[in-house]
Amino acid sequence: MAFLAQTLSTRDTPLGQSVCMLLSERLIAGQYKPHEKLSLRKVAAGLGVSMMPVREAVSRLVAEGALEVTPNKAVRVPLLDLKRFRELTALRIEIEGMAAGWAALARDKADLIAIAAAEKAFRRERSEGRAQLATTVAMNQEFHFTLYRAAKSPMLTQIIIGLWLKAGPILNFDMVRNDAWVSSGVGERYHAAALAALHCRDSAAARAAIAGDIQQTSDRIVSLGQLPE
Amino acid sequence: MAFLAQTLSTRDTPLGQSVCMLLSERLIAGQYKPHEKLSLRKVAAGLGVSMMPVREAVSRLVAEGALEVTPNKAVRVPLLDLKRFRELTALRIEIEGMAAGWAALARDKADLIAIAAAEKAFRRERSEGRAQLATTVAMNQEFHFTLYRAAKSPMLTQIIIGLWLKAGPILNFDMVRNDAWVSSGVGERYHAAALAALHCRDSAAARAAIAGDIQQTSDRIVSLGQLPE
DNA sequence: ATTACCGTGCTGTGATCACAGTATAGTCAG
DNA sequence: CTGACTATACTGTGATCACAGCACGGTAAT
Repeated sequence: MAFLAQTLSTRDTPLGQSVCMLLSERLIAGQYKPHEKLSLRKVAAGLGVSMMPVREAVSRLVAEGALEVTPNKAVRVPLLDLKRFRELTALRIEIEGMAAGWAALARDKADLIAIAAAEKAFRRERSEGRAQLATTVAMNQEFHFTLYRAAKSPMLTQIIIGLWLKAGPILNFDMVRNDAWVSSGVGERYHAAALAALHCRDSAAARAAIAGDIQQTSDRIVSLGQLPE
Repeated sequence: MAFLAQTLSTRDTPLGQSVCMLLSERLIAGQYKPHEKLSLRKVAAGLGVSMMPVREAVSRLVAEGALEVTPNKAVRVPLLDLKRFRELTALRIEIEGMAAGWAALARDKADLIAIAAAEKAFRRERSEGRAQLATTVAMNQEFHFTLYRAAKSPMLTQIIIGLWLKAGPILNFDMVRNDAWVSSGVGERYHAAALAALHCRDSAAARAAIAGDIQQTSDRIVSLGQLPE
């Protein structure tokens, strides 16, 4: 329980919650690849904590569908088949699109500034070319969630986090070994469109921009044909 | 750990999951009232299990927002203020409406039969008047979820369960002491409309019917004025 | 060389113990 | 009778132990 406390907030947040957040970040960032098995004891040892907090964290993530237990009682990262991935994409388009639409109506001046900054940071990071893919992914995430948070609906944001937890491993399992995405630059167009839509409070346009972004990313994954069934 | 096994499936489902489902059902059914405190040890003793499975179940429910931990580290069922309740209602209208719309397109003949049966059972239960309110609530839940399941999207159903977990305590905290809802009979009209919309695959109408049902129920709760802030 | 088999190690799960913090009831002083 | 204070009991959290089941590596027999 030693050096995790240094990394995360030592203050009265329970260890289980801290571990859950940390695992969530790793999952969304794609640091675990699909079908990779997680051992409670090994994760605990790697984090320098006891097995208990890891149990709690994993339990929460399993409940959310971010992790799964095999019939053999082993915990692993799910690998969605094509059908499930399409279902998830459709859900993301509807729900994240809804969040963007709400954000266009509820947005604040401060929100606008923050989103514009995130968009600029993402664009600059990508234009630097060589670039840590991990960093680019993180900035993409940052942009999306500052936008979603502008909808002023914590519950909706929470739901979207759940969706990203399921999609993250697949998205970044690919992204690590395929930089066609960052170099395509098509994502930036949707981001700019979303930002513009929020500027003029155009709810439908914001929804369409985010939907386009998600659809395009999903299509790219599907076209790789690595998803089973 | 003895007699819960008799009530629930003894088969190889982990105890923590069983307890989580049981607590979920109780929360949706409104068997716990808002701001009621839950003691891990007492719940465990009441269920005849150890404290560990209850810890796991409560941890999951806290992560979903179905339970909350007070600054004093006490676990209790949340009492949403007016603002949060309106946010939750707006979310339910959008998401459950989406599910209804999808169901209208993806519905099966078997789905239609099941939904019609649930609708008939709900109507008959209500018309009997005297009626266990708990039973009526359960049949209402049964109708909604057989309809949502017809959308053929397990992830969407899971999200809706999360919403009901948050809304359940407030809805039924009122419903227990106020039978104006069941006697109003207005809910049946929306149910019938939803069923009809699914019949002729009218996605927009199905969405509108479910949205109307939720909105009307929410308005009734708000009009009671018992929600804080 | 290949296949069947057995044993060791690791898996998650449940239970119990230890501990620091807080609410509460009971008591004593005013 | 009312107030404050103290002590007890109870809270969730973290750690450790025990156990049944499965995976996997090594070995032996064909």
